[in-house]
Amino acid sequence: MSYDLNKFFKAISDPTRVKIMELLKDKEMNVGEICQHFEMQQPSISHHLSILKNADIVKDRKQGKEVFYHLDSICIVNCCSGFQRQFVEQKE
Amino acid sequence: MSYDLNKFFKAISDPTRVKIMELLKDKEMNVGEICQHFEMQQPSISHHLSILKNADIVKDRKQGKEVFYHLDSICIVNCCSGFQRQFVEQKE
DNA sequence: AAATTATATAGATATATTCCTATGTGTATA
DNA sequence: TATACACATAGGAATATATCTATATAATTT
Repeated sequence: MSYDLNKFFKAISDPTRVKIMELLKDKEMNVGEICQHFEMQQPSISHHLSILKNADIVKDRKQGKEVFYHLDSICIVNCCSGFQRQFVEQKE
Repeated sequence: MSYDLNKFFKAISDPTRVKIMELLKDKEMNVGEICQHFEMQQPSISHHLSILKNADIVKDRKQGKEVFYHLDSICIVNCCSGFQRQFVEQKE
């Protein structure tokens, strides 16, 4: 699978979305739980989640009425190290 | 020295600026030379260069009338690998 | 000193982004 | 089946961003 780097970096260049990523670092959370960590309204959080999902940074899983989100660390590693390699020589 | 990750990722989430970075990958270039690789007007390129400079991604060097820009690969490595480490466990 | 050259800054406009409120959709429950 | 709940989508307003043209600045040349 191949990632859209521009989409990835646009996604992570917003503090709210980075904070969501931090929340999802160790455990999955549903939208309501995520919302509790912000002042923002739920639709705004849903919007940020859709941007993260569209950039392949998070995946979701439906369970009844709820939607659980979790980080896809493979995407993060792939995009960050890929971009880095694009500009910097590797030391062997 | 400490980098502003949000500023860094905002800077690299624009295709024009990434293309400028690619041009500066192996050699320094002055503004006029950089402009030749784009359809865009010179002030727009200057604007992009100032964003890259402000994010510490490029450094500049004045020589007479000209300003030469070059990549700061330390910044790139530091920000990319720093962000990655923030979210992904290292394998030892 | 005046003209030229290289780059930066200022101001305007079009588009993109972020947030809100209102409403739609799908699932569970009474 | 009607209602409630969890989340997503739509539409609008405020702000940010990218681009342009015009002009300022600073160094060089005539």
